[in-house]
Amino acid sequence: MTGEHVLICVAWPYANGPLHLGHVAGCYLPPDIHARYERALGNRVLMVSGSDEHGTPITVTAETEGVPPQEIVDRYHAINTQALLDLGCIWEPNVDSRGIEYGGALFNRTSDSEHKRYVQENFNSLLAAGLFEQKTMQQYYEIRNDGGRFLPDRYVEGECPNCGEDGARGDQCDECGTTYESYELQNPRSKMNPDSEIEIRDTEHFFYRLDRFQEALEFHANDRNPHWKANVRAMTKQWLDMGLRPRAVTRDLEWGIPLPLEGDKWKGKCVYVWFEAVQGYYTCAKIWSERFAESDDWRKWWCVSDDGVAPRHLYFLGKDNIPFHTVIWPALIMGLNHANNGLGDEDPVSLPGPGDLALETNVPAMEYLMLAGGQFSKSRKHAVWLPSFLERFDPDTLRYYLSINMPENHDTDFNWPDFVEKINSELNGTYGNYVNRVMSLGNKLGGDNPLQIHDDLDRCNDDKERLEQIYVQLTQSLNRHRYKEALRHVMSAAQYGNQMIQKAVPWKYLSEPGPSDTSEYSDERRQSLSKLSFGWRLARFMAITSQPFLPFSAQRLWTMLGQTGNVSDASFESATDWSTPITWSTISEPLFSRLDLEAILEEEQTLAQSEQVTVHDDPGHGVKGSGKKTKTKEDENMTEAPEGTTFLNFETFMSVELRIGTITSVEDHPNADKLYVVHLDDGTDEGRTVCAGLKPYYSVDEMMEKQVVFVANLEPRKLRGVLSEGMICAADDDDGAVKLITVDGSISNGSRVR
RNA sequence: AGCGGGUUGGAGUAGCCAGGUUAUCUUGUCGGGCUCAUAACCCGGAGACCGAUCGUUCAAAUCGAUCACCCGCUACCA
Repeated sequence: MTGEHVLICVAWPYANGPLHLGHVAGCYLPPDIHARYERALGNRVLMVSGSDEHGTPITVTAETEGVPPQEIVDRYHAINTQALLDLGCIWEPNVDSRGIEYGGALFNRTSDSEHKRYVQENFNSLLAAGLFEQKTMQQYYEIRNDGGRFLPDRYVEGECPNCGEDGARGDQCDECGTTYESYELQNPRSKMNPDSEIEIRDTEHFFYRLDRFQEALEFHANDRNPHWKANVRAMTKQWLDMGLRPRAVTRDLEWGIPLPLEGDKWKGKCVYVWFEAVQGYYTCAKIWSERFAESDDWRKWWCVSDDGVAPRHLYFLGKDNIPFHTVIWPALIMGLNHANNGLGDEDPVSLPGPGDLALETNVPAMEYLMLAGGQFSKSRKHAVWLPSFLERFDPDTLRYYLSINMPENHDTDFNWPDFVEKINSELNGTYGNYVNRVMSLGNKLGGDNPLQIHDDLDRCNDDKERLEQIYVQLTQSLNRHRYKEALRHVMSAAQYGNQMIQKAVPWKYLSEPGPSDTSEYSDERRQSLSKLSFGWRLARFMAITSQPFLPFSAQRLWTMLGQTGNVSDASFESATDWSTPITWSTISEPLFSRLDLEAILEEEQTLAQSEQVTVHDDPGHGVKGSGKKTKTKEDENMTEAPEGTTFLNFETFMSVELRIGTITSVEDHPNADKLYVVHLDDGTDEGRTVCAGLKPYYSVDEMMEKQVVFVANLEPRKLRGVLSEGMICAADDDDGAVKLITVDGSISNGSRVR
């Protein structure tokens, strides 16, 4: 188990916003823990990732801010790189301290010119191997003075050919759910620039022949099934059962990697982001080799050896990314092998053999970390961003809490009271306090190395055995990617230490100086102090085994124990090396400090308020997903109108027709979770129907018969299939409370409000 | 409504794929102890009809079916 090549692949964060705690728990902390663990085992670890810097959402952000896309990605690449380093992730140094043959790490970026070059190379070889098919598609094109551009389906809206609803998207109507070809859309327009002229043009695109890999992938999935977690098994199975179809690898885009093809018809086309970013695992390893090692060294981490041994590949990512890594990426890898082996269109594809690029060993995907009570994006004030967290707290407190609360099997919550409680009672009470006990008891004995003379391992066989047992359990858990459980095992050592000290009552013997020759001590005293000495060994065990989880405090402890160098360079096995001579240092300080919940909550409140003002346009809200990127951000950016506080003139205000109505019936919306369908008596014979999103705040009974204020001249709009002819007014506050506006006394329905 | 995940002592969780002693651990709570240590630590107790129902089985938290509720995504909001 020593000297193995292990490639740790970390999902590429999208450089469109800062990382939040959800990202950290989902896909940035686990790989760091694992990489540190593999290193400590003596394995050769190469860790690769970087910023995903292409794609439409970034251009949208750039457009909104009026800056070039490069400026956006430069900004967030810098912020996120720094935040990950501050968290203690071993992205630096790039070369392993044990030597280049042990690997290292590179946090690269997809705008790297070498990355581009490799992607283009791969594109060409896959093309040559007949793994692409070419299709002509119809796509909307926005005609502009500066040249114009193709519009993705999401950026086109018009009237639905089926229900006539305005606001339907290019390929699907949200109201009636129909999908159609984009040319069927009526009165299409660009969502970004509604006034510009748009037309349908033919556009040529390449598709990757995923379908050709169906069989190989099924075989691969069966092979990996026993190792995969349930969520990975389920998601992969679902994809394979649906049947794989060719998938587009090119798009009409400006910001990305251009197609490496000659000819006008390929101008303005880029490689699809998914196709390109996912190759980062491979290009990053190559680039690392070129910059820091021999140019062929990457093969040790990527290629199956001549005798058929594959390097271990571990991919860390959020659950939304699973199929990309168990289906699509393996298909690309096999495609590259196919091409590199000079095979073509006619030849069957196959699983990797000697010399080929290897497929993944495991994909320990995490579920999501949620923010307490944070359901809606407007509760953005609840979001916890990594950079701002690290400004205020010891990174190890975060690492501890996220590890012990890791969303391994299902979504988990981040909340401040729980965070404070875990840090205070577990990290401080059990671990910190244990260390502090040993250190201060030792110091009270006095001398340069007070515990060394009491070292008597023959009296501590049970204790040795217990720690050895914990060590076995710990490594088993880590090997199975059960980080939560693993950290519990580490903590159980501290707990055992507290019990051992408690039982040995060494404080009884502090005040008796006794003879200088320990052999003349009473047996009780020798027994007691030998346990205290073993307490030092247990603390050293803690330093080594907690290092992957809590690197900063492990190092502090290591130094306090009088050990030299870096604890991260100590081998994991040496945690139970009882022959190590006991050392001591003059430094002794608490490992962690207690947190004050009240103060934190107050600070959060202040921070949240200021944040709401300054980053109102930030799209990366919420602490939800760990890898969910394009979709939500795209939407937020698209829909968020620029905010400004200009004064409303009187006429404009009067154009809003507010009227009084009585609620006559309330029903659940047949097709929406949060909507009621409300009938109002608005003074007319037939009344009117309004959809209201009040389900979370009001029961049917509470709403019935209330006289409320509603907007009468709002453009009628279908909400999930039901026509809503107005809007019921309600007030909401920062705490998320929502209350209907009612009338003081009674007045006839239909009365104007002004 | 579509897709995915969940429901286990007050809270958070393990166990479920490969059914089988007293259902795990952390925290909280109650009682006791200790005083070296950060209102800390140690010992002991109480506390769970494992979401509901039906089925398979000698045996179900675990397998199958149905239902309910919760969460996320899609979507939606005042």
